Amino acid sequence: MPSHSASIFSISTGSTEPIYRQLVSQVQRQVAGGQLAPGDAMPSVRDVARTLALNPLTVSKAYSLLESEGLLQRRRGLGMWVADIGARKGSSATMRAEMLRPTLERAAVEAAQLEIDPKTALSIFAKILKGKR
Amino acid sequence: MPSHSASIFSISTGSTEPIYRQLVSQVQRQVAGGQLAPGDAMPSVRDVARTLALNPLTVSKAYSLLESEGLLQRRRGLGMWVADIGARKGSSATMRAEMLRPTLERAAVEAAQLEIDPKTALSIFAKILKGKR
DNA sequence: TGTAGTGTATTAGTTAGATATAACACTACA
DNA sequence: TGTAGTGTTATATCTAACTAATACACTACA
Repeated sequence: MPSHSASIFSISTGSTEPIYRQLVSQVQRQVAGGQLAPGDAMPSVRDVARTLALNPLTVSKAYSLLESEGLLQRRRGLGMWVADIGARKGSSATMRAEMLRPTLERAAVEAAQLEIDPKTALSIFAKILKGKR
Repeated sequence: MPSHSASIFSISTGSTEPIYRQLVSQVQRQVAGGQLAPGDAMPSVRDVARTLALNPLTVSKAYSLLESEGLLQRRRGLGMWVADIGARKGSSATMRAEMLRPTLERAAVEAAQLEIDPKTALSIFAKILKGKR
C-alpha cells in the first residue's frame, strides 16, 4: 500500500476549469487507470496545497467530493486513502474508454469546424500520442 | 457575401468554459476553416442573444475581443463582418492543425492517466470521427 | 503527556463571469 | 422625417470559485 506525494497532481492555473475540478478528475482517471490503487494513501491536504501553491480548502473541497463519490475514504486524524470498495483494481476497458470519450468528441467537433478531415485529425493525434510516452 | 444566422453558434451552459470564450473560439475555428469567409455578415448581437437565451452584453464581449484580434470588423450602425485583411480564405493546413492540437494533447494526457494505450485511443477517436459526419 | 500531523469548520474578502435595465450614437429605408 | 435595427456604454446585482486566517477534534508516536 504505497503512499503518494503531491506530484500525482498537475494543475493549470490558466485554464477556465476550476482547480478543485481538475483535482477531482485527475484522481478519477488515475483510480480508473490503476495508478492509484485501493489502500494507497493520498497526499495530505496541506502537502498538496504547499506544493501546488493552493489554498488547503481548495484541496479539501476536491477530497470531500471524491469521498462522497466513494473513491476516497477518510480516516480521522490520519488522512485520506483510496477506497477499496469491491477491492477493484482500476476499471474495465469499456468504462475507461467512456471516460476518454467527452474530450475526443470535443476534438471531433473542433476538427469539423476547422475543416480538418478525419484522416488528418487521426494522424495528428497519433503523433501526439507517440511523443507523450 | 452571405450573411449568417445565430445557428452558427452552439454553446454548452454546463461547461466551465465562459460563454463568451466559447463564442470566440468557435468564430476563430470557423474563420480558419473557411465556413466564415471574408465579407460575410455576422449575426447581430441581439439575434444571437435571443436565439441562445444570452445577455446581449455577453455576445458583445465576444465580438469585441474578435474585433481587437482583427477577425471581425465593425461597421457603425450596421453590425459586424468577417474582416478581409489580406483577403485570406481560411488558414493554412498547418495553422489549422496547430489550433486542434491543445484539445488532442489534453486527450493524450487523459488517455495516459486512464492507462489506455495509443492504439486503443486512436480507434476510439476514429469511431467518433466516423459518426460525426 | 506533549508534539506534530490529519481533515474540517468558521468567517470574511476578492475576483471573474453573467445578468438586468436603460440610454446613447449611428445607419438604412420606407 | 420617422422608425427600426446596428454595437456600445453605464450602473447595479448575483453567483461560483478561490483565498486568508484562525480554531477545532482527532490520531500516532517519541
